[in-house]
Amino acid sequence: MPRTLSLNAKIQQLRQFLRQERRLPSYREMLDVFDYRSTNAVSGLVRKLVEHGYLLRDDAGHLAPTSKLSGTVKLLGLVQAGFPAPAEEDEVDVVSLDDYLIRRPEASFLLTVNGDSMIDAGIQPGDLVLVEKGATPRIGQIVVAQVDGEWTLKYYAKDSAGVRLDPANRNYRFIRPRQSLHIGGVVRGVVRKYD
Amino acid sequence: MPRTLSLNAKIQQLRQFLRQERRLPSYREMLDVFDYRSTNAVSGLVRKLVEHGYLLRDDAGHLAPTSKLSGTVKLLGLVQAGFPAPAEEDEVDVVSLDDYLIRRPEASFLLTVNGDSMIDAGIQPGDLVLVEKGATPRIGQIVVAQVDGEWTLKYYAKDSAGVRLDPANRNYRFIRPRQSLHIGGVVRGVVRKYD
DNA sequence: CTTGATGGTGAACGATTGTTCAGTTATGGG
DNA sequence: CCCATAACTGAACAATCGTTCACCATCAAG
Repeated sequence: MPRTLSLNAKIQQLRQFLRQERRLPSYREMLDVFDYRSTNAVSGLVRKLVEHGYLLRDDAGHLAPTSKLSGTVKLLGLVQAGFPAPAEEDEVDVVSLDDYLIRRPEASFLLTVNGDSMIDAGIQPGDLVLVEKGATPRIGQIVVAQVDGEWTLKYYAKDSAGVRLDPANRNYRFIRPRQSLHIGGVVRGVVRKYD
Repeated sequence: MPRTLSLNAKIQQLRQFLRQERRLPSYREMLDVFDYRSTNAVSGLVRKLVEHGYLLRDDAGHLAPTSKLSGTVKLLGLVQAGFPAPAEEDEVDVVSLDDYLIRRPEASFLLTVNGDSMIDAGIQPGDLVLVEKGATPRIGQIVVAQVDGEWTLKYYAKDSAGVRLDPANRNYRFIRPRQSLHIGGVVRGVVRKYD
């Protein structure tokens, strides 16, 4: 059989360009990226990348990177399973944290947690909560709510007396809205960064 | 003075195209996006977008979106401060979770937490830990380590007897490596998603 | 109301784009 | 070793790219 090319090396090179330039290279720029000398070679490679789902071609023929290409983190299994062998590292899924966490970008906000009232829910001071503004909360979900003029982070609950906002900390008591209750949004995720 | 255009509306339209097509539109495609009829109008708008930091122009003149444009979440302040008024909503920072959390994409992995041994550190079963593989741990940091053949998530500590791996749960005891200790990576962040 | 600057139209330009074709090179299976 | 075939070279192509020009429209300040 004829000579075969290793896609993985090419994909790595393309990823690097994508990260640095934040765009896809043109075919002539790919000459440098892939160390080719003919744009026809690029054309063939691009066709393969489309076949393998790294690039997407729209109706007009324009190319765009898929999340498989532009993803920034390799998604593995359980901590117990550890890391894959270098040989298998090319086959793991690559995801984007944005795509993973955010469903409605236009309604999504990040807020910094300041109290410890949700500590038993694993939400610590300094954490960022990803909030979907305007969403309708279900019971048991965590909401950002304005109660009697003050914004807080609490579990959304209901009982015979109506809506109740529960903290996740035994040292705090639940809140019962007196005058007003305004649900700002529903917490869809939590992000913590260590420095 | 002459008539003024509202950049914010244009930026929204551009963001929508960017999310759907995963690439920047060409000038003629921008005619539709911005409802223009001359590519000269597009040219002027692009120049403004570059000036305001939404687009980046490299040495060769190629355009690329900045994180200010391609960011997916609006970064606000403390939970206490609540949400901005709709009028001020255009002025908040827009960030990408990938850019925020990930420094070295090529060495970054996501692992699913399965035990509750780090629960007091706010890391629950089902959470994803963002691990930077191969990084050297400092004392007090959380690491993914292989101790005597088994992979675990623990605090990295040292005492007079050498390296010690501490859980964040009173029901568990610290681990002292007997035969082998292999630090897989350092935990740089935690991501939790609610369904 | 006039004026000046900004936003926009319409059309033309050379440059760059991706495609295509004929031909060459390299390599793994028989 | 040889051969079939995928990978690649080099060059030409029309199509599309972003830039630029002259000119018109609009609107706020004086």
